[in-house]
Amino acid sequence: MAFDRDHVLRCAADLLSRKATATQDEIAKAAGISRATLHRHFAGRDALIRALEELGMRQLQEVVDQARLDDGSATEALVRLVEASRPVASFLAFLSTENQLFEGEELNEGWQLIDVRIAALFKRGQESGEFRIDLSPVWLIEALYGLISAAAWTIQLGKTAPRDYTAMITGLMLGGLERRTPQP
Amino acid sequence: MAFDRDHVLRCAADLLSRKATATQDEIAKAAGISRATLHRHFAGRDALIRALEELGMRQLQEVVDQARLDDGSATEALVRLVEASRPVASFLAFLSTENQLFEGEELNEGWQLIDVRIAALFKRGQESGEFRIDLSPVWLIEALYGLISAAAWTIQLGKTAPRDYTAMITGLMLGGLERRTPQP
DNA sequence: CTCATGTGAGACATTGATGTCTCAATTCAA
DNA sequence: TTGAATTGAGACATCAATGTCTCACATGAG
Repeated sequence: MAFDRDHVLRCAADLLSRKATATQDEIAKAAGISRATLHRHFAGRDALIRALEELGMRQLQEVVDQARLDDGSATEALVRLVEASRPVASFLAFLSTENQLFEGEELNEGWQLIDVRIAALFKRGQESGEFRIDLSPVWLIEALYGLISAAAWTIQLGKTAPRDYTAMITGLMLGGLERRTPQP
Repeated sequence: MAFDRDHVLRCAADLLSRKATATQDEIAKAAGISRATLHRHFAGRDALIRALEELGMRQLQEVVDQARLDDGSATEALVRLVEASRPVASFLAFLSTENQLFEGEELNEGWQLIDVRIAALFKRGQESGEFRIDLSPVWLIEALYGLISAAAWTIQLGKTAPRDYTAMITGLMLGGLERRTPQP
């Protein structure tokens, strides 16, 4: 059987999203290959994680492309972005915590490119008057990742329904908790 | 030198909040004791983490007490809660991810007691008409933790100023991103 | 002071995961 | 078909962290 790199990475991403401490054995088994083969193609856990990081970046890039952040209102674009992120939410959550553990090493620049695009969306919304201007795009990006991770987590635990994913995040992030009382 | 259990735990919490993968040696050194002594009082990393979990619970309980969730408007109470959480934000973030890694084991019931109190705050706000009712308290709690973790993280990285902590979280969570346009 | 107790330092064993190797079996291309 | 390349399986080594000792030393209560 020919080695399917992409398939292996996706299986690894899937498993690690559910069990971040999975061993190489478990990952290999989940991908349907032997540990030897896994190690031949990804020399060590670090290499595997880095390959997964690239996969995650590619996927998130596709998500951002698919959301067409420049089209329509910034609000609509954000909703599209969140909706498109649903399939990769757990994986993103995994990569986020993994990146935090890397401590010293600087962040892969690929993430920064994506962040710039998302930041541009927030800026666009602020300049068009849709979004408030007293929350910095830097914070909004991190908050978005945080909410995506939190939503992925609650869904994984069965605390909330998967179909509510987008509404949960955008409902809170866009509208906020306070009720909009129509001025009398 | 007499063994100061609380001091050791606080040092461990402080270190692990910054470096989640710190070893027992590093933790002992950070606490100013030997690894032998550390192991005498906390037999293994698991025991230490569990003790830290209890410390975190105690601290969060104090935070909740201090915030007087039943006083005044729910909005004000939430702001007080977030403000009071600032000193323990990084530690909470650490414990959150740690809990996620525990996989199988059920959550310590102490957290549930705290969550019930916070959920009650959200419910109170919803019943009083301050908060929207289409976001479940379960989600709001997780979202709050997620935002606290995200804020702690950005501050730790120097991306945002510590003094903005409360405003960042409450600004987004209460008001939302969309500008409140006064009806013309 | 004296002794019991707890501590620090370090040596050593253990453990779990990972890295490395070999070899038979399989696959694929020529 | 043949042969080169790759895989699976497992044995074995390595490594980092942890667990477990011992013992000299310090501390504090009596």
